[in-house]
Amino acid sequence: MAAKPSGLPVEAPESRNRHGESRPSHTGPAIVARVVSEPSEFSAICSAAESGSMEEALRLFESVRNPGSFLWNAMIRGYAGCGRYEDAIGFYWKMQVLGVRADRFTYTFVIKSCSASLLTEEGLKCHGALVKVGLHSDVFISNSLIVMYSEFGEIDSAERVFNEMPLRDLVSWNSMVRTYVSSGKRGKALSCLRSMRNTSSLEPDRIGIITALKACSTETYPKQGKEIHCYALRHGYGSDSRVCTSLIDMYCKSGNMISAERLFQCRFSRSVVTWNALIYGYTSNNHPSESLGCIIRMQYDDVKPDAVTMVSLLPSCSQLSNLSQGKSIHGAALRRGFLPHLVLETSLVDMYAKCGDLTSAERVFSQMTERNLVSWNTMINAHIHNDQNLEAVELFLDLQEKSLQPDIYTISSIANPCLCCKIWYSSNTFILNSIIYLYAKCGDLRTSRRIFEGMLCRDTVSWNAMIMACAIHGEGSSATELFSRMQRDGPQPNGSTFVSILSACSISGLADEGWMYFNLMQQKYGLSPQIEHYGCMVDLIGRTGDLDFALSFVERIPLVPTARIWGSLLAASRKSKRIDVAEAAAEKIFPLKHDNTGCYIILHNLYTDLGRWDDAEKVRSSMQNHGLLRTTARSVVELDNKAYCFINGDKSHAEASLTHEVSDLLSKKIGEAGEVPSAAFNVQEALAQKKNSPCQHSVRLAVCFGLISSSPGTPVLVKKNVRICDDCHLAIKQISEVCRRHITVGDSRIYHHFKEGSCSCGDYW
DNA sequence: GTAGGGTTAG
Repeated sequence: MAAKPSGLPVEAPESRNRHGESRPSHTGPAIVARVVSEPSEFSAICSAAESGSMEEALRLFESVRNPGSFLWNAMIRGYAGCGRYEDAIGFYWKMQVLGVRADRFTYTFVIKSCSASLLTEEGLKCHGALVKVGLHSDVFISNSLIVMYSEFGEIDSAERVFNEMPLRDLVSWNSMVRTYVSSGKRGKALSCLRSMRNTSSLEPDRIGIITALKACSTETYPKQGKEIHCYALRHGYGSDSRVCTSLIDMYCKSGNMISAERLFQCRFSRSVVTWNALIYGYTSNNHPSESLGCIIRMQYDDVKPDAVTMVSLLPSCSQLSNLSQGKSIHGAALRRGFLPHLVLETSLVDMYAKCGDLTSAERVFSQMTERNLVSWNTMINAHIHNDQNLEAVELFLDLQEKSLQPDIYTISSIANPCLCCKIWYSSNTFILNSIIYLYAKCGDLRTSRRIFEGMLCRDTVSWNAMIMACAIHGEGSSATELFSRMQRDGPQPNGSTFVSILSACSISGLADEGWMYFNLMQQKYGLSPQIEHYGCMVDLIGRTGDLDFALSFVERIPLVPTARIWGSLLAASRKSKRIDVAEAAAEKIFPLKHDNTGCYIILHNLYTDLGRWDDAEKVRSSMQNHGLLRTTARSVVELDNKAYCFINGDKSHAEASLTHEVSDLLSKKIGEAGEVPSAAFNVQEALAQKKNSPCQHSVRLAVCFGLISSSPGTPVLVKKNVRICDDCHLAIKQISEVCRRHITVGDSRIYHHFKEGSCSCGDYW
């Protein structure tokens, strides 16, 4: 228990009332003091808090001498209940300071406040406190934690809580399924549901059904959706309004409007939400007339539309270019008092813009009392839709001044190549420069080049960006050609230009050229090399394999070497298997403030390569002791504007078994050594080994999925968050040959272009 | 007195 600040009442040896409240013992003068929480006072505080009259509740609460956990909880719950989450958390802290013991109820209210207000740090602190007091395995608390981590987007943490629960109930499973759905892992959600039915005696209840339906509300799982429908009927939920609404929504989102409409006609009580689900279904499946037809149908059903109805109807007006219908919905929304309403106003902006009435769109936008990123993006798009590209860019620049961070939607509309074509005749060099690099970073060097070549006015940054773009794609010679062009008819190179060109030389292994530029920058341009330039040189020398020279070069750098410098040396020593240099470099890196995960991994792998298992194990445990987790490797392949993300051994995708089969098949075809002879002691270990076998690596799965999901001969682009391993690099080279495909893999540093059995990086990365 | 649930915008 925390020490009590002085001056606060100290509890006397206690007796407990029926609420578990402590009372001072009634001896001596204490008898005249207020007795703690009389039942009437008690219920007054509770009902004030419950109804959200927090000022009243607080006034009553403060008059109580020794409020116990129950009353504190009532206050916290009250604040959380009316959305005053920070006050709720503040109350919890106050409770801690005063030494009042927080119990399981306190924590559920506090966790809910943290998740609702996305106060991640508070949430983590709270979880820490729970572990300390040993309440973390309480089923209610664990369930709240799962939801909290889900809200934070920390799926791994939610999973960890779930896996560590000694006992799970329906709520736990539903929460986990929901977590997977909201993070886009529908396959995992469904397999979670299956394992609930296989490993426990639990059966989904109505909430479970609704949650499960969310998992198959997409075109990918029509069969599972129908199965849940049958299950719901068998278990007597056929006339449950909410279950039916979810079913209708599921059919709509699976694109099956016939089943949705058939179910809609069944006997159950249709609420406005049911109508909205159907209306939105028609809208999103491109049946605008049916959608708008519901306005009349609803009247016969005696259901009044609400703001969501309007939001669901408006896209149909745009689809039909029916401005007057849109205007009449706007009028109805005003008459019914639905405005202001963030989502509805955003939909109105979109509708007006798509119906060609940009003036009305701008009027609605300018009158909005609240705007978020979606509304800004809608307005930016509104201009683009109406061929006002410069206005869109201006709005984009306005957005930069707000505290809102542009997201992929913002960038994709503003970086539209068509927009680029139009604006590069004006003087938006600033924007085009970032777009050049953006495209290259996304793997599309061709578009970067097109934009660069189309620019009328190129400044130093444009050249630097284009040279760096070539560098990360391993096009060293294009980079040096650009540099010559720049010297001939471009602006004067600066320090950053040399970072770009030196990177290009080191990535493409142009050692002599690299040294030439390193001298040139000093002798011709009078630039003294900065730490970044030295970093490029260490990479360049490291690549030649002369580690002794690299080490002496680092030691002679006239500036303080950073973790990046030592990191380059460490990476280079792995390639040459120079453990002495690696150890020396690691020794320098670890004391520096730096994310050392990668360094541990390199050192660990180097020891493994050399068969020094004990040392490898020491590195692994030291990494663990520093609380560092190996970054989960993820690879993403984009198909038809949709990103498919894989982790090692990933089986959560729709085409998982086919992908794995193709990966195994290709592995055999290229003559890859089979699985490591199994030294596994049990099934789990054997499975873990299989998962770690290179042909199950995330990048391999993403490449195979890309190959089977696209037409023969077309290129495949995969991006991954960590560097590609030797095995996969070799394998993908060969796969590019046997499949006759150009395969591009962008890792955390550079792009590898695999073509006809070789890679643009020259096998050094 | 605690945890999970139906529709909506770019």
